[in-house]
Amino acid sequence: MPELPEVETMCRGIYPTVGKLIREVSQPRCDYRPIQIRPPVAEINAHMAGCKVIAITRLGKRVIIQTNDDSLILQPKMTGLVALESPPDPDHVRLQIDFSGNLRLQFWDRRGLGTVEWMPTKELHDRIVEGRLGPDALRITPEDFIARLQATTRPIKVALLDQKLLAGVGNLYASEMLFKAKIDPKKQAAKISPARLRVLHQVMLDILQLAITLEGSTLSDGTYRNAINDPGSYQNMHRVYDKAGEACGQCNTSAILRIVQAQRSTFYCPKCQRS
DNA sequence: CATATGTCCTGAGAGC
DNA sequence: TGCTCTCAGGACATAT
Repeated sequence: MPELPEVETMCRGIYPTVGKLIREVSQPRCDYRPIQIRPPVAEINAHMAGCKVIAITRLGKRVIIQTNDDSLILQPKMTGLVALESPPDPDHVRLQIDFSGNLRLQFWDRRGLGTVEWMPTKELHDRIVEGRLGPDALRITPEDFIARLQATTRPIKVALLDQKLLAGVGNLYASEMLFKAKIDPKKQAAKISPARLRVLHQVMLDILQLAITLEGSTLSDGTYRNAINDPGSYQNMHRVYDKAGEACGQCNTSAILRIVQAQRSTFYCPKCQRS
């Protein structure tokens, strides 16, 4: 499940397209139900073909390919993958972009929940950021992080997944950061002290930055890959995610529990995360 | 406004 | 072995 570290890794993987000309944006033939692409690919191609890529940026969990005037927003969601090399299989390539210099970018997505959206860059803020995305998890100040979490009555784990509150953290890293900060995922965000939220903020930065260094987490389904089609390695650092029933590596006495919050799995150690 | 729930999709794995 | 069923969850639309 691509979250901030995985999407950041995808962005870095396609940096070589910066400075290249877009030759063609196309949609390979695919036997699966098409993903949502707006406007239709032919129209996107008409706007972007011949234009030079000036930047690759990340907005929360989205990859953005920018030319002078245009932004193409790729949203991998659950199983999407953006890369220059061969995807895990050729059957689920949803969008293809050919560049000068023989570079070919492919947006691969097995489940097809991902989306592609084109818009003039000048509309990007109003249509994507405003009202939808909070500050990026790598850029938010501790003060803002604390203030936003203290303003919600939801359980801390659920609040961390709210992209409007904080952009970039998803289900896996939310569980991991709460474990490292020793915070009960069920605790109401507003009831956690500012001092503990400050610790959580630092833990979040540490975890996300290490995960980026290790090129993200590749889970048991093997879907996520880095730019050269190798798995990431942060999954080796997981302490609780998908470890229900295993002994907690910290206290060595309690078993990791799985609970469901807001229809999502949460993993935690009931002994180490009691406050 | 804040929060909660339903929906989309495919493939892996469980159970019989 | 081969079938059916359940589940995974990001983000948006809709409901409370």
